[in-house]
Amino acid sequence: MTARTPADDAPDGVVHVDGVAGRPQGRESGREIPEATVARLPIYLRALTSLADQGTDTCSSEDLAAAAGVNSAKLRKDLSYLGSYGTRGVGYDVAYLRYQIAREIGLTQDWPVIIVGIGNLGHALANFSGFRSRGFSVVALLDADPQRHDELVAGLPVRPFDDLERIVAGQGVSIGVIATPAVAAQDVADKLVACGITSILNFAPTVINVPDGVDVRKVDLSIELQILAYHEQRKAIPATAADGGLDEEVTA
Amino acid sequence: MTARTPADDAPDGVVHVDGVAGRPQGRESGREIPEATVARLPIYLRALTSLADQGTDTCSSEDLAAAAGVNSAKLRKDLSYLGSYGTRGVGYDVAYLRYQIAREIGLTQDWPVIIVGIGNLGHALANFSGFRSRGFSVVALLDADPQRHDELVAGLPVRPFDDLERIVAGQGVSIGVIATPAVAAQDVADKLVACGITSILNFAPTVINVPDGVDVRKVDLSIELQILAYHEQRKAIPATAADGGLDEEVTA
DNA sequence: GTCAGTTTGTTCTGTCGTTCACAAACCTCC
DNA sequence: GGAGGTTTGTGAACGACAGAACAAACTGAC
Repeated sequence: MTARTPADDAPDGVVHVDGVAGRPQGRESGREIPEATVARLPIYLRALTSLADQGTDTCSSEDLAAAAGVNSAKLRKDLSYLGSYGTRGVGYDVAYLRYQIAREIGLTQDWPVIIVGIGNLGHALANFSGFRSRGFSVVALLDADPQRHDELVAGLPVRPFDDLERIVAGQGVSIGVIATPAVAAQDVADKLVACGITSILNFAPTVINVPDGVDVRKVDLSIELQILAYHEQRKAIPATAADGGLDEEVTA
Repeated sequence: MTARTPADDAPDGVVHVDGVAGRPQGRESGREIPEATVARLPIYLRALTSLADQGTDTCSSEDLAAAAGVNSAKLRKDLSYLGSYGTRGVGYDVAYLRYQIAREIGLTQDWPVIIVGIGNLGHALANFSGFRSRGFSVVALLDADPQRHDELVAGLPVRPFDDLERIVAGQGVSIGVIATPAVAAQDVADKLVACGITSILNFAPTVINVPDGVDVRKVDLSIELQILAYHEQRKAIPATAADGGLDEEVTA
């Protein structure tokens, strides 16, 4: 028998892992996880949580791949970058694998997050329950507009942007969310970086420049729509108009 | 002289393009635009708009690449899929290129969009000005909750989800936005598809399955944060802890 | 203990995407 | 009209990723 059985797993994500000899124990330090794989780990994590909620103890790569909406070969390869957490002939233990992925992503600790720009989107983000449930806690809301100060949003007071440095230093924040208008985004990003923030999630529809060592991820609503529009346009054309003749006499 | 000069372009995005012989006129029908390129076209479009607002008539690939935050070689290759819209030794005419990209994406027409699920996020989306300014118009807001019906959000009444078919058929809607809780998303997606929607932008944190011919793009806030957390965790480890020894005695 | 059936982990191969480097094309100046 | 400088468009090398296919490893039956 190995170090784990479905029966002795803690009920809710808290899995005790002891380094018993004979069980492959995670990834060797040399391997780097490809970026494409990193981007899918949260999807697997969610799929595993869903399976666990349904009472599933064990699943095959085929099952999990279906739940995550990917190819099973891809799933197995992705998981292999983390280590050998499955059992051939059996599959994966849901709770165990879930914990391993969570640990790999870094969700075994709590990440304090601040949100800058409490407009429509900032409100929605502050109220978004998916943050806290996944190990992120919004510790402060900042806005440059004095009219918004001290207003309570999702139980937190909106604070002036000048409090940034104190908050970041005091709470050990390393992740910031920008939900300001586009014109303010670069300035906010600069100040976040200056205070020690090293990861930024940018909702403002503009490119922001940051120094090396700072990660930026962009979420852009209208870009996603435009990509859809491109494909939609292609569908609508009945294959005749697309074959030449369209480029002439084009006017706005 | 070619068919265009910076001077005789219409002032604001409306560019008259006539098929004068001697000027390369767009892409041949055979070529397919790579998906990665399609995803960047909206970024170039935004950068061009920004340059135009600053009064710039002409820009080099280097300029535009800097504004869009990409490599200039990549930019040139991307644009080459659309056609030869630049002039060697000179660069690109901002207004002309902007129009060509907009046409390629399909933004010369207006795309009606419906939003399903008018919670916190739905509110923010309905009020998001970036939609209308880029050729998308929100024509209806739907919600299953009767308590929300007829409430005015961004000037539009929230309507019952059962009105879906009538609205889609009546307004010729082909793009739908899902901003419901995760549990409702698949059901909403099925109904959207049944009514003839062929492009879906999904904000619900779950995988949705659709038949072939329907495009889905996913925007997932917590996944983005988790990806940031992964890299953040890697930064924090001072390269010693990462080299083994961490896998034992890990508890939540 | 052996055999059949199942499922993982990994290797291999083709495709897609990025980057470099350079010829072709253009402008300006003389 | 020609020379020199500039910039695009693209061929080619390179790297990352996806998917198929298979050997290795496990379970359970007998």
